[in-house]
Amino acid sequence: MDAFFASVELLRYPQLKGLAVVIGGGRRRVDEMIRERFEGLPLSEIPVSAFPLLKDYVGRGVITTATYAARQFGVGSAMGMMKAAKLAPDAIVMPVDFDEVRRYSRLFKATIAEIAPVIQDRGIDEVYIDFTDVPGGQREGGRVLARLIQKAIFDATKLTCSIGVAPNKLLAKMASEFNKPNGISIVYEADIATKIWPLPVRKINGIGPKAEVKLHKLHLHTIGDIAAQDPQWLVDNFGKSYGAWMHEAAWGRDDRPVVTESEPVSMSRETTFDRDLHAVRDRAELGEIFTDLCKQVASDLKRKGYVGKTIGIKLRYDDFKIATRDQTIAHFTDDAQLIRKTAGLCLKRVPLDRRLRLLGVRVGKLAKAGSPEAEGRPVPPMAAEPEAPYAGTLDLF
DNA sequence: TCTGGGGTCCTAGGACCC
DNA sequence: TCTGGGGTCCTAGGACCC
Repeated sequence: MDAFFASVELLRYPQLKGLAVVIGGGRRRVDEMIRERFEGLPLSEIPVSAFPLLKDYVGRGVITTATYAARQFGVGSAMGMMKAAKLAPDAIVMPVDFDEVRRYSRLFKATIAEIAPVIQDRGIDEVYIDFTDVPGGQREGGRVLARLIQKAIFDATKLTCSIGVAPNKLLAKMASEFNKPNGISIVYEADIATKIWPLPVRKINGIGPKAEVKLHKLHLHTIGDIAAQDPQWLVDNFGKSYGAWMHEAAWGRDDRPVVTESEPVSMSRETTFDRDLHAVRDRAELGEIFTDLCKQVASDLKRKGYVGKTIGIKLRYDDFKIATRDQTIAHFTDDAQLIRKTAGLCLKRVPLDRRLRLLGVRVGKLAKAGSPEAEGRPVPPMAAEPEAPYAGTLDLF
């Protein structure tokens, strides 16, 4: 979805269309304050001048999404608000409305599912879709179906998206970035040398900031530079698994299937404090936050019907270093008090000499509540997968 | 006045078991 | 005065993604 969080806000506040708007940051519901001030007036008639500006922002947040107009100023996702305020002081800033964003997320995914049911979730604003068995999915290399999906999403949500179509997920993801916003891009295997190899290494989904730095030090800047390397050399420099993967990725090879269903591995809650807290001096405040986080995780587990066996904590110190501790308990739980108690033991094992910036609570090793595994009963062996023919699924590859 | 929150996956060492 | 070869689970850290 194009600038998803921002686009969702613009639906409510169309008067902001075309303006530099950034979404993200603190807990202050700035827009609620505006709504109170203009009570009775439709949201769409609230004057633009009433919206809060980045230069007045106070807090430790980062930008989740910036409108394309805001991006002209050089601000974008993951940038700290304070830094963004220097680049675009007059941009309008709004907090994320998660309920609203989730609502539109469900809506656009349901819309796709009606047309192409084989979908893999990729977070709130992104999916992989398998075109293989969709009627007409191969026409014009997928462009016809992509257009249909784009139109259906727009009709249902008034939001735009960008679609990339390719022989596999890796290339499709890259293709989806070629024509933003509201674009479609088709990448064939034969296009790899011309369309993929000139791109910077960072464009590969899986090469992040660290790998990029290391590649640059080795004088590799484009995906083509990686493709030109001997696979063994990549393995020697990046390890057996990552090096081999990098070589495959540079050649546009990827055989991961579109996975339609998956079970969660962990659930967590974390919070960054308004100011750094000291374990001793701010003990009471910290304790309250800690208990709240445990309650929230417990309620998330219950609401979604999961129990977990490994309880953990995460700290971020004022120097931004992270420490984690976890402990596996005897039985699965979704109980806030047991989570609190176990997480408390974890907290005792971690250095608390520096001020803390963030505290988090995590429950891992999840099982469905009420399942044999969760009840501690022996788990029946998995039935053997029926041997399914690949009928037609290979013609993409 | 730098730098959110919720995830997944991988690695690597040690304990422990057969 | 030497001492395997699997395997699983637990824990901590780190890279990466949306």
